[in-house]
Amino acid sequence: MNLNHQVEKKLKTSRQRNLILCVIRSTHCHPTADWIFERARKDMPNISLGTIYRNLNLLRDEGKIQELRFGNSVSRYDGDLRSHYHVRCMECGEVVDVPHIVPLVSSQQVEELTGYRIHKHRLEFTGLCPDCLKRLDNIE
Amino acid sequence: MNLNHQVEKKLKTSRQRNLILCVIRSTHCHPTADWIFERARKDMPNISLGTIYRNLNLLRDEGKIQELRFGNSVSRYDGDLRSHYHVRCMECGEVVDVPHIVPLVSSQQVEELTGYRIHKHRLEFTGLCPDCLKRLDNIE
DNA sequence: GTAATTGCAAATAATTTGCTGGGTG
DNA sequence: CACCCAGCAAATTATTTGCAATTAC
Repeated sequence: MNLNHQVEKKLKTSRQRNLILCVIRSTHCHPTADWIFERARKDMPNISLGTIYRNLNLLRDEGKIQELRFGNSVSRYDGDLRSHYHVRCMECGEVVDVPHIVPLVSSQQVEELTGYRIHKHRLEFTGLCPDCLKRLDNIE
Repeated sequence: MNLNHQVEKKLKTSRQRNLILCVIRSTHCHPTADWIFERARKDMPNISLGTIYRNLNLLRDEGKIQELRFGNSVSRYDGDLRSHYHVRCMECGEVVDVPHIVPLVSSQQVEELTGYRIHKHRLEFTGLCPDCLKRLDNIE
């Protein structure tokens, strides 16, 4: 069943898309589109933000990157495709991986309770990173 | 520790804010700001969308409503303050509660693994609601 | 060659904000 | 009567889209 209702379009390669994928894979910082733009620009000064967004969507649809959306504001992207969770600092916005945690979530139970066919789930933690924690303790 | 770094402002009551809270409490549909706007308008034709947003933020800060943010697009609001999870249909966008599920999530474990002080977590399921499931099966 | 892709700029969409006047405590 | 709040419209922010030129296969 094709959930997107979309006819697959044959992708060509492009230097821009390759670069964007490279940039994402070369960092662990869960970058935003804008961060990726600035970084890609260093190698390819004429690249445009529209191209960044278009390719991020293509790469996400292809399953080559993950799009992370936290409550507020902007999308972040992750080149690590393994299923894992994230923590986001409510002060500085930094996002880090939650390592080695086993999903304790039962999609099957949710399917039974709701009648929905569950496709995926997202588990996000929000809190204070060690740095902000220390900084805030000093203020108080 | 005041995480907002904000001086509390003394709230006055307002007919508009009361109405908005009423609207949210009178539905189980996890409405968007726009839906609330249309509904509130029936009782108070001159109310403006800006007022809706300002009051939704105030009510959220007061803890009288929950703001739900799913991956894509718009915020939804929930008058049910009890900790619970949600499922969202990836086809029609409908959001329903996941009833009676016990959180199997250990914030403490995440704190130990990351050094973050965990404040809250959000667990969202995405999938297909029974109606969309049936409709899509007929298409295929 | 033909169809996908680009850069650029303009368009969207959701939400926030500035202002001026009205309502609440 | 101080100051919070409303309505309105304009501003902001992140993202998407239209278009003509370019590039990949």
